[in-house]
Amino acid sequence: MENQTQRIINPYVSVDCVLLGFEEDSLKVLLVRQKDKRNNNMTEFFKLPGSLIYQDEELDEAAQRVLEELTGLKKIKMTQFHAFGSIDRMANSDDNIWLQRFHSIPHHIDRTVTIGYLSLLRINKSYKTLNNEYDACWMDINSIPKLAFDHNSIVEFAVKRVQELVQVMPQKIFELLPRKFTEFQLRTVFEIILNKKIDNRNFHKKFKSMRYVIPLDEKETNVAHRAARYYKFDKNNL
Amino acid sequence: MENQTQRIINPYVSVDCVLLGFEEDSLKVLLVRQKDKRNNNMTEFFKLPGSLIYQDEELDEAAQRVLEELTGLKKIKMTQFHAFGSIDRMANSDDNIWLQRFHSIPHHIDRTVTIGYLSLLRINKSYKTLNNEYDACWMDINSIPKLAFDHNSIVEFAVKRVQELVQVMPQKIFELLPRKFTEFQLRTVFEIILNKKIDNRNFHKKFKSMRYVIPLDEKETNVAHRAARYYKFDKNNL
DNA sequence: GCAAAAGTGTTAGAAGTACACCCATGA
DNA sequence: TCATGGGTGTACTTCTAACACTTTTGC
Repeated sequence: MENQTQRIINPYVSVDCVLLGFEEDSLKVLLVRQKDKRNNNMTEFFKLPGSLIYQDEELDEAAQRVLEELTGLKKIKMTQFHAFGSIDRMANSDDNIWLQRFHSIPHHIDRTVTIGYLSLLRINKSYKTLNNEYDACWMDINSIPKLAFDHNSIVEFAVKRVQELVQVMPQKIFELLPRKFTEFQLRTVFEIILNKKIDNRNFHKKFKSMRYVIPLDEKETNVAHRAARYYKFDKNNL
Repeated sequence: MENQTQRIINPYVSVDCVLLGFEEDSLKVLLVRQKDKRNNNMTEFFKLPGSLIYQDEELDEAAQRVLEELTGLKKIKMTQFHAFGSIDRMANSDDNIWLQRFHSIPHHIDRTVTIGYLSLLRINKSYKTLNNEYDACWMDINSIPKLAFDHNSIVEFAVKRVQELVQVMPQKIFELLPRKFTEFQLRTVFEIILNKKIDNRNFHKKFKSMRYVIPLDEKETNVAHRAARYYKFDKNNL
């Protein structure tokens, strides 16, 4: 990153990454904590991992760079899902002042258009340690605090997009599950995302017909009911 | 528009409008002709209706304004579909020089991120007169010339998006048809957009089951075959 | 009369929906 | 023994796909 000091920031365009994960029967979103010292008061707040782009940088690369800088996560497949450019999205002066300081920009920033990026991913142990090294954490989608800028509505928009996505490309859902998973887990993810109950017998029928779901020999252990079989997702069998 | 001279242009963000219509068995896109005089040579080229945004303007409003300025079309429902921000999308120096002149910007423009807007609409008589008053015209999607900037790939992207859209929301397709249309026309539009033959008897069955398609008493006249009934689309019956 | 599209049914298979009980396990 | 989810089948309905002939009209 030595040569980044020479790169020119584009103060009118940013990227913001919405990473969604699944854990303990609910959807989580990855947020980063930011601290700001002003008038001897330390304030802190949460926001999506995101940042202004450099003028010589592709949008997709910017999303990758920013995510890595703020969370350490590398090579996460994200896709653009919407541009947010409301003229009052920077209206909160605390947000604006923080942004100027963060990027060492000596003037007020009028209005930045941000390109939202989306990814579904499994929350595994390495991701769980994020909050130690990077001050990033997974938060339940139903209990996120007031975020900086318009990030609350960006998250809402992303969740709606995921609902549409899962109807059209149900395979996408496997990105949220651990490498080995039970039929119950898969059904639960569908139920949470589509926000409706799914009949377990009918789901079982569809589940068995998915050729990209491979049964393993392994079963659950230490569960207070009959142990469920584990399955894996085989993307080569789509 | 008197006070627009005071408005501040944001040279980093633009909007481009992809308006798609249907006529003579093919998809058309609305393009505007631009002329540029340089070294006593008049050159002309085509591009999508689009322009840089003002700093105090919502993206959606910018799309509406730009479309009206360049084509006279008002209140067209457009929705954002993708942001295009490749660093070399302004690489063609002719395009860049034209842009600077068009907006009276005294310096080279590095890289503009453009937000693509999409609309499907019927090409009726009023739209056909566009090319007289505004130097805008409908061009067959399969024979568009090299356009300015990356507009050729923006159009391609938009067409792909329409294909997806029609699968999920087939009602959208009625925006392309005239107010009264035949079953044959509707089938043809589906065939063109989905790029496949559709069995007419199976289509007929589905067609009859669409409660939002209302048969009219009127039929075709002067056709060299049995006259087809006209239908109208009733969006209240969705 | 010929070309061109209108208009129309049946059958078979696939997919979706509704619905209820016993089994295995840990606490 | 109780709570929890695992695991399973049938009947009905709906959707999809394949397939061909007669009618109307203008030329």
